[in-house]
Amino acid sequence: MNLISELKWRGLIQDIMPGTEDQLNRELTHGYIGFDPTADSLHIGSLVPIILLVHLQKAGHKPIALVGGATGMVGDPSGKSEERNLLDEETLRHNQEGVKKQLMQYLDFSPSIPNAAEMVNNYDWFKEISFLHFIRDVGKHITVNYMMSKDSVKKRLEGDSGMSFTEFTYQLVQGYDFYWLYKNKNCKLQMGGSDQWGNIVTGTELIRRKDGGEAFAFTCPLITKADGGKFGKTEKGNVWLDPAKTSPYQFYQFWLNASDEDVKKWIKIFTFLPEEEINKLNTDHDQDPAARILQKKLAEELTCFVHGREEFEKAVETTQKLFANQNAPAESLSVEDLEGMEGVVKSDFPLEKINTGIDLVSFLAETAIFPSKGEARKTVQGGGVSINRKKMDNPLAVIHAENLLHGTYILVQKGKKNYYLVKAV
RNA sequence: GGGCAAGUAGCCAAGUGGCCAACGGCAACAGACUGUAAAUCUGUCCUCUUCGGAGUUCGGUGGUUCGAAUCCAUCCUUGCCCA
Repeated sequence: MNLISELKWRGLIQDIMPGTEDQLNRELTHGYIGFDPTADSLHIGSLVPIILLVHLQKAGHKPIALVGGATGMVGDPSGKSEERNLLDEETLRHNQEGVKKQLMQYLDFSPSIPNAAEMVNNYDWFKEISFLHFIRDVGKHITVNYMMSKDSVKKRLEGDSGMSFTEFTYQLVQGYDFYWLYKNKNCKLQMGGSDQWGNIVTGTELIRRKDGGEAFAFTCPLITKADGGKFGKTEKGNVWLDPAKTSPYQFYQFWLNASDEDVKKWIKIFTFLPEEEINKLNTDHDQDPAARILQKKLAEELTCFVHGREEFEKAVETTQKLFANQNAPAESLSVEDLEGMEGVVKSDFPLEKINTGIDLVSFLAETAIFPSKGEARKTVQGGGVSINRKKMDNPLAVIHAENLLHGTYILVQKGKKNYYLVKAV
């Protein structure tokens, strides 16, 4: 199966420029995707572009990952209803490094292979270009009329928050990236999310007008959730690829919690499993949805892809301890179980306060499990707090030495999935 | 430079002198139900609280008034129209 039909089957193609498939069949093609350094780590939204690059490389083509050191300074208006705040240069540099490091791990950069991946930073060529040079050399080829017809621009012009010249220029800056890569790296293909289509087309247009060259592109659909919520968010915020920001356990949990509807789409998009295997998993899943076969497989594949098999196994172990026998009394957990659990926020608390006895609400606030007493009280009253797996609905309850597991630990649950281990010292 | 309109909690959006911490919707968090799902129903949702209350909000600043998100002045920001 060729690359395009493979990606089509997986639901990874939204728009595609005519001739792209022929180009890919014809020769080893260089293709790029840009990553914005808006944070010092990528999050799972960037996983799809990464996966596109991996597919590209697997199909024998050469992937180029572009870190947007320059474009990040401008701010992409696509999909944004309001003007963005600019990041300062120091933050940008820091972010670029973080993003770069992460991208390294997914692609094969070994110079021995003909289609070795490459990493570029558009700041490297933009820093040399002066404003005058840019408007003469690039701006002259694209009319304002053309730029204004872009959806991202039109929406902002119709809206009531306006748009700065800076953001308006963004598409030219990104378009020039493509041109530069075309000229200097023989790059004929750009990929990206469907919100990038407008920017990408400006690039191919620039290549055509400036150089008479031909370049290609396709985009993938933006990932959505069936319930209309934002993809990639949890109670705790974004799901990051950096294990320091989102632990492998939390990462695993995110995918495990996918709804049935979503998981069927996601397993095709996010894993590299062959069609037959996915079909088989689908059939098995439908026979016993409660077993969540698809969710488990999806979570496994992705946790291994991002964090490695070892971390995946640890995440599963933790999951089993926390969820497999929910009803088992907390007393049955060993010291090692408690200490070894990973998805758990650990904190210390003075032992003498527990010995003298402390009311539940103060305890929850002082351990920083809740930000304030008021909030702790409200959640307790709503039945959202368990101590050692026993539901506490009386805010006046007192925590004392008898609540300590192994004389040292207290296991606190906020809701069903948030665990805290308090160690008395 | 001139004219008109707008700026309310994370977002959208009511309110147009006291009954306003501010209707409603979305998002979010928790509970019930479940499969650690979806859908549904319920509670919470500015901050703190000894749960009785207390404190800080409605673009900024000053004013009128016993009392303002609501009236006045001025400034800032944005949009539309004219030059």
